[in-house]
Formats: sequence, C-alpha cells, structure tokens
Amino acid sequence: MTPRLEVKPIDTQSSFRTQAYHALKQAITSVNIYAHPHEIRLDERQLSQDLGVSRTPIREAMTLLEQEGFVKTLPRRGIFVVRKTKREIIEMIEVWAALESLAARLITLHASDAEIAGLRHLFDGFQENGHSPEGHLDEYSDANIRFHQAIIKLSGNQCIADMTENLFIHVRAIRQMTIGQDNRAARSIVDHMKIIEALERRDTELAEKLARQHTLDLAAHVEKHCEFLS
Amino acid sequence: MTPRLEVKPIDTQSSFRTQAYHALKQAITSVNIYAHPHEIRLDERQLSQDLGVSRTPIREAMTLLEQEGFVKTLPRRGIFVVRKTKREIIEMIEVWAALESLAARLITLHASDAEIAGLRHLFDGFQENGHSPEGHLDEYSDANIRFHQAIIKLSGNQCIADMTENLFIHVRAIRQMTIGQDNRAARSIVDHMKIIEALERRDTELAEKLARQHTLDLAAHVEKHCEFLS
DNA sequence: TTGACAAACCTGGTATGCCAGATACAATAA
DNA sequence: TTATTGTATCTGGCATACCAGGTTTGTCAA
Repeated sequence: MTPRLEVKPIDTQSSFRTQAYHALKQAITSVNIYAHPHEIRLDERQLSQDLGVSRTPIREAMTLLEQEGFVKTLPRRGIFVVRKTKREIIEMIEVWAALESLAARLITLHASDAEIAGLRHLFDGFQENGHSPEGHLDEYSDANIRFHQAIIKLSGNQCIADMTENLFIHVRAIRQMTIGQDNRAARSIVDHMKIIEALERRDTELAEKLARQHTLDLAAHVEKHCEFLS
Repeated sequence: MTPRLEVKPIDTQSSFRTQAYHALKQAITSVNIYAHPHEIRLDERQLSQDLGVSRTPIREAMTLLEQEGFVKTLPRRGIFVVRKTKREIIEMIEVWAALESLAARLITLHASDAEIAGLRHLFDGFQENGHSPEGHLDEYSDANIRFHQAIIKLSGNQCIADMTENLFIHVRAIRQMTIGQDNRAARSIVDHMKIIEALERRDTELAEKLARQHTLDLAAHVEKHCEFLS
C-alpha cells in the first residue's frame, strides 16, 4: 500500500452565491429589526464591494432571501429588510405549532427511548427548586431553543426541519422577547416536562396535543401582549 | 371631462425573471416526471433562446426553482429536474396533514357558517347514490383538489397557504395517481363529509383530528402501494 | 423665500463576454 | 483491440457594461 497524503476534498460546492447568501442571511437575522424604528435598506453595489464579489452573486443571494421573506426589492427603489407584522408573526407561530405537533406524533411512533431520554438532559440544572429559570433567563432561553430544535430533529422528518428553519428565526426572536413576561419561563418548563413525559409514555395523541397547545399559547400571548409589532 | 383611452396599467412588476420563473415552473410541474424513466436536463442557453431573453433572468428563475426543490444544478454538469423519493413524498404528505389539520382548527374558530356551507357545494353531484365517484374519477379528482384548497384558504392563515403551495404540486400528483386504487375515491368522499360535519358543528378537536387522519391515511397508502417511487 | 423644473445621479434589471471545470471523442501508443 | 491521453466543446459561475425608471439636488424665476 503506497503512502498517501491526507487531503480533504475541496469545497467545490460553496459558490460565491452560496457564501453571499449565508453571509447576508446571517447579517440580516442577527440584527433585531424590531428594535430599529426606521426601515433598513440594502445596496447591491455596496454589498458587492463589502463582500469583494461582483453584483451577480449578490443578486442571486438576494433572490433567495426575497423568496424566504427576509427582504423585499422594489425596482429602482432599493432592497429593504422586511419587518413582519403581528398578524404574520402569529400565523408563523401557528404553523410552527402544527409542525412541532406533528414532530411530537412522529417521535412517539419512531424515536428510540434513548433519544427521548436525551430531551430531559437539555433541562438538567433547571429542575431543582433552588435554580429557577427566572434567575437565568439567557441560559434557560438557550435550553428552550435547543428543546424545540431537538423535537424537530428527532421526528426524523427532514421536510419539517426544512420548513421550520426560517420560521424558527422569527419564532426564536419572539420567544426571547416574551420569555421574561408573565412568568412564562416557569410555565414553559412545566409544559416541556409534560411533553417529554407524554413522549416517554408513547402517548401519541397527548404528546401531539400538548406540543400544539404549548406553541398556540405563545401565539395567544403574542396576540395579547406584543403591541410593539405593527 | 376630456375623453380618455381605456388603458390598462403596464405590468411593471413582472420582470423577465418573474415571467421566466412562472413559465419554467409551469413547464416543470406539468410533465409527470415520475412517468419518464430518464432524468430531465435543462440548458440555460437553450431556455434563454426559447423564452427570448438572456441567460440572466433564466438563471435567477433557476435559483428560485432550485430553492423550491424542483431542480438541482450541478456546477458545470447541468441543471436537472428533481425526482422526489418515496421517503420525501411521504414526509411532504405528513407535513400537509399537519398544516391542513391546523387549517381545520382555524376554520372552526374563525370561519363563517356561510363559508363552511360552501364546502358542501364542491361535492354537489357526487352524493346521490346513482352518481358514484368511481364512474367519474377525473371530475371527482378535481372536486377533491378544490376541497383541499378551500380548506387551506378558509383558514385565513396566509402562511399556511404559502407553505402548502409547493407541497400541493407534489401531493396533487400523488392523489391523482392513487385515487383510482383501493376504492379510495368512495372512502375519500366519506372522510370529506365527516370533516365538513365537524366543521359545521365547530368541533375543533374532531375537525382537526379528522383532517389530519384523512391525509395521514394517504401517507400510509403511499408507503404501502407506491413502489414505483424510488 | 418659495415653487417649479431640469439636470445629475442612483438603483435594480438585463445582456453579454470570459473563465474554469467537466465531458465526449478522436488520436495514439501498448 | 484496448487503455490512455490530448483536444474540442459544452456548461454553469462570475464580472461588467448599459439601460430605464426613480430620486435627489440645484438652479432660476416669481
């Protein structure tokens, strides 16, 4: 056997378009657009200079971002970051509820006991009485996010994962803004535990229902308390 | 008042890119890709000649179609029409079930009695004993499709409509291929009537459950009987 | 000072040319 | 004949020039 060099295959897949897409999506989703009162405008030529590529890959990335609903281009006016309305946010949360509910159903049918057990570990450290989630909102918020992502992943349905990927960006932002209100963190962890218990018991109908209701509660909360959304 | 010509405003919104996108999507989705055994390859330059525009709007349209999962471009190889696997089809049907189930829930909460009553009229002519759906599969298939579209629309949730738009293209094709099997048409109309009755009674939980189960049944049927899918 | 109006510029849309990788095929050597 | 290699050709990725419509700005008359 001849000695061979260990070479990694060159990443021939990531074109400038793909890189620009990820860079722009990252940039757009990392700013809290609901905190800025004025609308944000993007400039193709400026971005192409900043990223060091021509306008073509920038435009193709913008095409993708527009289809995903993150930006809106007005011909000869400019490209603008989209601010979701309260109605749209609620609709997205409702869809999220339906998809996560389906994920819970699929988990009871197909996931292994070990996988389900792994969900509990996400909340290790938040269950003792002396360590209430209110005191560590950021940490709990992260665990919260990981829980919902894990549910989607364990479902084994890639289509759910794909469809929730962009919803998640918006729902996550809303969750983070509302987690501190109305004792939601403590109530949230109770809901999560009940969902996990239903999954462990393979109670398909209950798990499905609890997962749906948990997220529909968020929708109702946003309806009542998020007047800062237009 | 001076006489004026009746002129329609020029459709300044539909760019070549948008027109190319719709033309290509129409062309791709109208061919039954599962009937052709060989993979279908698209050529940017050929298409730009056929549509009479340059490659740029073609490329941007392709970018959109690729993100929607209808085509896949391999650099310096070509652009290929995507053939969904059986696994992917089932996943899409499951997602459809979750979204239509949510739509049924929302209808019981927000739709008017008149809107719900309109669902029955879609099946006028298929309910008499002498006019069984089996004898008119094409007509029934159309009514079937309109029923599911109406459910989505009546939900009032635009996000559901957007997310099911592309799923529908695939699910529709599968429904049409399976409607003639296994007495599915007759059983389907029974399911639909039960769903309508639950909606009329504003039975949220039942309508939600029936709508979900009706489509999950399709998923189970595909799992068992659609071996022609890869 | 203020209003209208025109010129300069800015912006996204489109066409086009070039590039490098991939392929097909012919030429060549074993 | 068969394996190999070189070359012509084809393909999508990218850069760039130009266009038309919109905006801004500045000038000038009232």
